[in-house]
Amino acid sequence: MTHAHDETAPVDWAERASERLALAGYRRGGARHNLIRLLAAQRCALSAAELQEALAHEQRSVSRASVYRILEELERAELVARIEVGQGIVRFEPIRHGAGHHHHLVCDHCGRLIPFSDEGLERELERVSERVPLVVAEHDVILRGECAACSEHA
Amino acid sequence: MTHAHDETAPVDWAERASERLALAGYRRGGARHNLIRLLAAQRCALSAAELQEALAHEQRSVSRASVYRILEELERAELVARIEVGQGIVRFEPIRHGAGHHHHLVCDHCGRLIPFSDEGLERELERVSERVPLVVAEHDVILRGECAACSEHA
DNA sequence: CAATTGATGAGACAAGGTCTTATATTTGTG
DNA sequence: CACAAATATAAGACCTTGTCTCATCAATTG
Repeated sequence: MTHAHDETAPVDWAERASERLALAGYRRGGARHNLIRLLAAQRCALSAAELQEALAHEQRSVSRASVYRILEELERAELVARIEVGQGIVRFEPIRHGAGHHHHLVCDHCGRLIPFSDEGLERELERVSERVPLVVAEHDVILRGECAACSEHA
Repeated sequence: MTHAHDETAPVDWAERASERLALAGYRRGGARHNLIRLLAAQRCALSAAELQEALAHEQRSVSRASVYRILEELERAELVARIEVGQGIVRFEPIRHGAGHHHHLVCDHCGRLIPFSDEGLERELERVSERVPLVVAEHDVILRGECAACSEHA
């Protein structure tokens, strides 16, 4: 089944993330708490700059260094995924199990990022991953083109 | 069939690129000529900085602005693909038809980029592309993990 | 609650990428 | 073939993203 997915975000990602970081020996600082809270509320990927801005905007400023450091910790703990797409911008998003796993459509015209998922594609990726000279840990699929809104305006 | 591919690069990509740009109304400047010539000789993606450096090294310097401008022209003409992979590095490579089409393996450890191709995966991507709310022009698949060399050293 | 150790913020720094402008080249025309 | 018009290019200022260091601050532990 292929579809733009729109399940509501599981609420417990934040808990899972905090717990796993704590187990890994990290302390529960304010910056970490705020950033995890913000990430948990997102449906799709945000850039580091957008994250910092959003935090500042809600009176919970976190320094740039902390944003990057915490994102790196989360990435290493496989709690967030790094997505690189269009214009060299790097974005980050929470990794959720099963239902939340998705890939991205990118509109070359307006830059919009749209999540989608497809089971057949996943199976194919797993198959390919085992026939390749690399121990595969992650995969990314990006489809680029023109989104519905932009096609209409044309 | 899945394999690290190593066909020799078709020689005529440079001609095709020059022609198509000329038809699009661009003049034939030296910078453009040199950059196209260099790209045509590549098997896999290079970053803008690597391209500029390579040109300088062979006494055919092209300014940074020109490198980016020309890459943008080539990208719009669908003659080069932009590949974003690890650490926010953007790389560019010529788009060739059929045999040359490939995707990328990235070693998270040493950053090495390895091309691969797989027919089944292509078919699957085509299928998915038609079931998605976007008119798909291109696709990218990136598999990340640890390459053979890095696994050994571990 | 004091000491220790890790977390954070501030800002210097580096690299990648964009933009402007003066100069050099290409191309069309007489 | 020379000239004019228009585009291409180089150089470098500038901005944005991401990294690093260090002084300060807060969470833990006994």
